[in-house]
Amino acid sequence: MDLSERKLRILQAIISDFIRTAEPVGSRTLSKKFDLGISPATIRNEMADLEEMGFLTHPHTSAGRVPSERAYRLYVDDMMKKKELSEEEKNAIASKLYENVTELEKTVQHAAKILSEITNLTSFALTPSPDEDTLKYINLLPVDEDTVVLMIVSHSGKVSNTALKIKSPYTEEGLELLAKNMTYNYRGKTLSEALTLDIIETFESDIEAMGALAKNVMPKFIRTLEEMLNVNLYMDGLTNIFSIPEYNNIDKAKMFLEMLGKKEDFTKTLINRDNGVIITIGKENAEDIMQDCSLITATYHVDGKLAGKIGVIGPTRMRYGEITSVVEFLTENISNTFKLSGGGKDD
Amino acid sequence: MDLSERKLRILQAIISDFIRTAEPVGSRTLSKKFDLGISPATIRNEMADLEEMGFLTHPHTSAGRVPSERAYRLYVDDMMKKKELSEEEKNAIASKLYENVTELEKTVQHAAKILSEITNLTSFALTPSPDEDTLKYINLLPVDEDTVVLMIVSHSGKVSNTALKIKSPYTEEGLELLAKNMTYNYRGKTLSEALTLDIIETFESDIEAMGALAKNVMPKFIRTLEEMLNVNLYMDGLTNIFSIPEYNNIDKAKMFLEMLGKKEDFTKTLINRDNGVIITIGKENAEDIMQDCSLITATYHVDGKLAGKIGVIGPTRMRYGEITSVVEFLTENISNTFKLSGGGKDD
DNA sequence: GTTAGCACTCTTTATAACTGAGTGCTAATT
DNA sequence: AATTAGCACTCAGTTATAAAGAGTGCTAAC
Repeated sequence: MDLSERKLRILQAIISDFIRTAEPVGSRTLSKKFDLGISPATIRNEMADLEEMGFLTHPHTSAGRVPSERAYRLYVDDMMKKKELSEEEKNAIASKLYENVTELEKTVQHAAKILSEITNLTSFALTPSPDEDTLKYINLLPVDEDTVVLMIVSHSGKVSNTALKIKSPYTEEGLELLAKNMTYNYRGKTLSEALTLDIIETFESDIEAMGALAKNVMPKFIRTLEEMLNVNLYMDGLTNIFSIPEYNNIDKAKMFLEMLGKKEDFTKTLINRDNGVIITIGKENAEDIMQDCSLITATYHVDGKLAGKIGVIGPTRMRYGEITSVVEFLTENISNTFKLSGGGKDD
Repeated sequence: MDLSERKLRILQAIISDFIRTAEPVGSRTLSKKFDLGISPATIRNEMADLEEMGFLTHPHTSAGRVPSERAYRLYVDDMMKKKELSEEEKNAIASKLYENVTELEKTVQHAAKILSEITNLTSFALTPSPDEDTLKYINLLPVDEDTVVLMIVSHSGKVSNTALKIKSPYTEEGLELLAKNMTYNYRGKTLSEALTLDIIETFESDIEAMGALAKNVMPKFIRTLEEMLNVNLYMDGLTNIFSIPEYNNIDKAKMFLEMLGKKEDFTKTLINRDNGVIITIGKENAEDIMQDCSLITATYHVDGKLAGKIGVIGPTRMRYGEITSVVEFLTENISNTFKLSGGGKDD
């Protein structure tokens, strides 16, 4: 059987009605709401065909039709119009995005907030994965007799530092030497490369005093690198699910929130997704726990390289077209803003 | 009417049964479960008295009795035993607390996690309020031709830094001079004092070049101070409420989670509470939205001064005794660990 | 090929009857 | 005078039954 023009029109009507109302749509309703020029009886026949072809399902005999995941996939791939945002909408979003905010971390967090407000879904944002970020500069600064500050600067402009206690007395020259040595050894290495690079013998064989100092510094250095490698996950609009019919019972809501409560797992899921605007529907999601959710994610870039993600998660019934546009616009906007080396809108 | 010994015993029995089961407790049940040596009829009479005195309520005529908030207050003040933790329990908690963790921030976060696991409630932890933290050391370090790093160290050991772009070319001497000058001016000031201190004319009148540099640095310096002044709120066990009978309907759960979603408001509430172990029951909470919750918070200290809080929030029916002990133990433990100047267990 | 008509299905809503836990009162007991 | 047994009464919650409503699928007419 073929998907005739008319079948497509009917399917589209069903999908868009169902997305709006969350109610199974019947032939009568459909013929009233959409001017398809055919009677309910004809629609019923076509619906039966569409069901046979796997695009519709039936909650029970005497209920209307509901789009299947396959229908959503078709809709997303071929049928939905991306609903270009109007200039006003774009301006409103952009100005909201940078309200009081100039740093990447905050901007990204803010983007999640805007996204959940616009979509009425749960949104999330992932800070850039520092995979390609390389070390630029390492310094050790004396503060006290027994405290020094370890400072690490990456090429992307990330700065990180920790105070650390030094057990044995140190000299400023020792510190400086070690810092220079570390910079020399690590500069240009990515953070993860730096982590695997075992460098401590270099110091030992080199100069005695520096070796002792290095033994003090290295564990903290490694821990700081690990911390710099972490990405942050922000979420917003978590309680939005309570107004979504699909989650209007305690158990469903609980499962949903518990899933999102496992931040590490969820982060991993997001990192593993391809770049660009990606939509996964229901069982297309690898994770058992997401089998009746849809995910829309998009990637933004910082400095043209480091990539982070923002997106939304909700029931398979969601306004794919509008959401895709918003997500896309947000990521483009962020990427443009943080295009310049060093991380953004500095003042 | 007086609270006779017997009335107290009955009240206590009702409270502890209700805390366990969340079911209104009837006279028959009570006489069976607790060996009070009196018949259900007598218990009924006493219950009627207790109700008249405001310690019990009645969901409806043919239901058992439920403790009023007044009863919980009495219980918390006079009747509950604090259930000293056993040595094993203490060890288990303490070892969990420091698993992989040596920094305050992480420890505190971890404490919230432990707390929610033990209590099966929603827990939270507030990082120390830096009210009394004073500035110790400010430095400006050259990185690029147009990038320098601003580093701020406080007496409590907090280090914070940001990369900043310098518009006009700078000299290392200028940087050094400015940093020394700033350290001289701000050292010993608390963070909030530093924020109010307008110091920029000093530089202008002083040396021209430094003035220009200062104009570049100061906005970021102020923003960084503001950031250092922020306290972080961590929460855990949010989804625990779904297994609490009091929140087994969507609306209640929604309200609860929305309340906790407003992190700024909640943080403010917590900061405003007195120090030490504080229990507020139902309407004792000033916030409208918490009128049927109880809050238990306790304060920990870092370096004997800076104070943070941890605690739990849940329905007025909670295991006050046990929770109080755990919260108390956790704060004591954290305070002891971070007693030494500079912030903790360094390695 | 399309449509009107109609029997049939199944959920949802409303109504009524039943059950059981628990109270409050009275009268008997200690 | 305090305690207790006994019993009528109350009311939430559950189960059973009926009625309503939305929608389908099929048949026969257009």
